[in-house]
Amino acid sequence: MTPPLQRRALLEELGSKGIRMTTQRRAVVEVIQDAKVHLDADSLLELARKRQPGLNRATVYRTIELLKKLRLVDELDLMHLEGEKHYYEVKTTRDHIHLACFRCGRIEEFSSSLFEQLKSEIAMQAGFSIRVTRLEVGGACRACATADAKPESAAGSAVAQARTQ
Amino acid sequence: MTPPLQRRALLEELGSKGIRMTTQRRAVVEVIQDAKVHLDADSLLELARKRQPGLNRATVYRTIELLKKLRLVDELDLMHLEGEKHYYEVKTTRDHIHLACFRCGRIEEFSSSLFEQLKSEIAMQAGFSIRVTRLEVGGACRACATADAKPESAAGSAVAQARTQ
DNA sequence: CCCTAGTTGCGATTGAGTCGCAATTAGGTG
DNA sequence: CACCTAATTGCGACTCAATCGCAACTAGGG
Repeated sequence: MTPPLQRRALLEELGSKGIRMTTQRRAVVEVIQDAKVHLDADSLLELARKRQPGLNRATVYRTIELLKKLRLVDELDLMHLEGEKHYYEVKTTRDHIHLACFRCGRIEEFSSSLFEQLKSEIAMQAGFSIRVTRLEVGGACRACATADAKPESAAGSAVAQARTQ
Repeated sequence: MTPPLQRRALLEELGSKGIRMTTQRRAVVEVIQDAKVHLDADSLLELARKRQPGLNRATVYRTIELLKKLRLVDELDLMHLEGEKHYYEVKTTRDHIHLACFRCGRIEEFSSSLFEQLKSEIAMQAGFSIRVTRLEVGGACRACATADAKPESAAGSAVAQARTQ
């Protein structure tokens, strides 16, 4: 169903860098490559085990480590919406921002030339050689912000409002 | 030595919000307020114990939680330069970006009107109601980038270069 | 001064991630 | 194409940040 045209991008990237390809790595890499949502290490393990039963958790972490070092994947926190775990996604040509809704938990992606400009400015003005950036925004998505604006009931004190982060 | 003019800002903020003030909270809050570097929970505990011996770790975490919810402090990862712990800083009027050098470990702060524009753009275009933002950048600071550029020795393979992050 | 809802200390617990080491294997070499 | 070895894996114990339930304590309004 999915055109396997770009499907092997990560795999080929690893091959061209002379990385030794094991069946375990192939499983993990293919799962990340094909993922349609942001995966944490445990989901990654679970999915990769469908291809490689017996695959060990440590191997997943070691593969993630490798991919991070080669700058083929980015690590995300997603505003710690559910615990302290990390999420991973294949690095694309253009960085994007993750908008995490504290109310419904949805993750939205956003990219902007202003972000690119900002990165240039940082590089120029601070003389900083950028390797990775992580911009995460927490708040209320359009739907939830609208929903929250309506009910003027229970306006509450500052303390009462101080729920999610 | 330090002018105690703004020193009690956090404390007053808490008072005006009707937050019950305990000696433990006062200790934690004063330490965060006076901090000159980014503190993690353990350093915070250690420093606060100088004012309140016997202060418990759980209390520190609970106070941090409270301050985060009231949006008086921001939580940082500082690109996980040393482990997975979090760092805390008093929220200022203007958000700033943290630049973490993978080579020397220094943390630089950077603020820019482009960042403010970018936030507006996110709010407008995505209809997202922003509560917190966290922009962290990892790479090499000016000094380290310069130092790395010099030695053309050991250029190495992509694998060899894939050290930090 | 008293009362009680809110807060603290404690110690056990969770859960993500790491480590050392013996067994296994990818993939270059003769 | 069998062999060799450095790289990789599985395993299980371990680390370390952070959380939890509960009994004891206390800030601060009445």
